[in-house]
Amino acid sequence: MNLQPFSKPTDAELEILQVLWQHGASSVRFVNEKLNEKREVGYTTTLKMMQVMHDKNLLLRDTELRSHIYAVAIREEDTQKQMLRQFVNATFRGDAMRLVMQALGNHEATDKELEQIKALIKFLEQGEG
Amino acid sequence: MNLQPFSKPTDAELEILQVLWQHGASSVRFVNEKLNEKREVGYTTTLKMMQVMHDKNLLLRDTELRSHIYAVAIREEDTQKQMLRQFVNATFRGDAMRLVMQALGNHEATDKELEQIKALIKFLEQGEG
DNA sequence: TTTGCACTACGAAAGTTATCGTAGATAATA
DNA sequence: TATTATCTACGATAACTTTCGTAGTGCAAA
Repeated sequence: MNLQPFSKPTDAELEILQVLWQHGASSVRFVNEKLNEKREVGYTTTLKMMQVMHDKNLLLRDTELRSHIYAVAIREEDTQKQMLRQFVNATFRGDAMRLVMQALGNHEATDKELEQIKALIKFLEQGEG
Repeated sequence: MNLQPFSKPTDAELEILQVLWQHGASSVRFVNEKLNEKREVGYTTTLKMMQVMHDKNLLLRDTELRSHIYAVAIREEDTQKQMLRQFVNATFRGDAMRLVMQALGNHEATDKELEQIKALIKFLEQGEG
């Protein structure tokens, strides 16, 4: 278990984390190109972001080559787990059933559905975020 | 359907929204007391937050009485729906199955589980956030 | 009526985030 | 070699968020 104090990455940081989780350790240029597939971002913006993330220990970097290579310092699944818990707490008042019902479009779930969904609920509600 | 451009409330705003959704229209004093059950917040801080949220059209207010009464201007379920979609996109790259697997603690789901979970997935993945 | 309390309005400040320009170094190329 | 491109470092800035102090107003109680 990872009991470090977890501070949620910002939205822009999360975009960068996603690229690195998906493609593995990468250069700033590569990350910037990936980001630009979705929206326009200047190169130095991405560079600065990644430097800041390195200062925050969100990213590791290899400075051997002139083009530095960055890697994520935190496991994707751990991060998702923490963020999911915080999200449920903040948005659904910690009530995971509300999330599920919302996701199901507010229709009444059948007994069968409820039974299977319990595993989900149980996990989401054990432990505090 | 609600096609207004949705901008995610901040964490502090969300705390206030939760109080108002849970207890209905309330005075600043009441909201401030509720917030202080969880963490210390000055009265004028809460007041200012709620005034700003009113400016953003997140809150409605009734100024009849000296103590103004605030109510949430947006439906809880609509808001949760939008936030859930954005969350899945940002944190799980839009892949709701990843969210569910993460929630289930990464164990392999049985066929039965998968079947039931499909309803959840389906909803989460239809439409873009 | 005078004192004190509760409430709003407002400004200001500190912190954070996201953005980019510029400078300087290194590498590639003409 | 001289020029151009690529990269890092860094500072500055604008926008936004969160916090709170102070001032002013009205109400209530002594």
